[in-house]
Amino acid sequence: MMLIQKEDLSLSLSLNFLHKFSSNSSDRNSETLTRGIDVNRLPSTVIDCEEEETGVSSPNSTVSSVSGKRSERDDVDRACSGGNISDEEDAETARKKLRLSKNQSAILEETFKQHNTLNPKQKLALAKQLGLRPRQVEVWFQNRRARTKLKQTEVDCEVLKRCCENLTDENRRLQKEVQELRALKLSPQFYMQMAPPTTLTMCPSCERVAVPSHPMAQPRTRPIHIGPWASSAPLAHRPFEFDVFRR
DNA sequence: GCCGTTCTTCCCCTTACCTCA
DNA sequence: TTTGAGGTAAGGGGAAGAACG
Repeated sequence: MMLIQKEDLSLSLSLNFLHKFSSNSSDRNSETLTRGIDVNRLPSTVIDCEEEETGVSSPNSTVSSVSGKRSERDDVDRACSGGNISDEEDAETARKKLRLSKNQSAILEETFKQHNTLNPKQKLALAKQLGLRPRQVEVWFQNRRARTKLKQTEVDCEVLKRCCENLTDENRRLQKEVQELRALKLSPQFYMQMAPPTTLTMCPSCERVAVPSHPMAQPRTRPIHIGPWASSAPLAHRPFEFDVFRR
């Protein structure tokens, strides 16, 4: 029984995108020529590898994955990338920086837009199409997620900074107002006519202001401006879009 | 059902290499 | 030509979760 998952469908869409790119492989070839290391060499045994891996029963994978510990997995990865690298070559290229071509990056980006994580099947398919090792695709997605998170943190930082500035301004304004009120020579009669002081409490989760139901409390005609933190109801209880504080 | 082990995947931090001003 | 900064592929450690005996 063949069940086509939604992710697989979207992956196939991106693979169509990939074919569009792959047809124009001049970019890839030129990079291969200009650099000593051919990251983009299509693994000659990639199909065999995939079949072999599919045969390995992995308890966690929905389909299959490169099983074993990292070192073993890397061995399989190496095998997938051609398997004809000699020990000397291997040692030579062990830590050489492998630059992905523009096409490969574009395709990876496109796939990332659709889903920022890949299941093992998608990873294998993408690696095969790009002529990369599955590990490379995995690493690329990991690094891409890290970059996204970093960017989002920077954005959040900016927002917090602006909020802080707004609150500082608001605080300054209120301090000034308090000073002005203190400066007034208020008569006891004036106090009697005033509504009782209202203590505002803010719900920490939804950031809405709760006005206590004091028997003397009168509904205010003037809206209370609370500043940037008093968000509107639809925004209240908004889950974090990024699990920055997951750990 | 509980527990320990194994395996996989993820995140995080870091390193090493590449590119460019 | 050299050099330093920034970008990024990759290594390694640790945690979480699932499967298994």
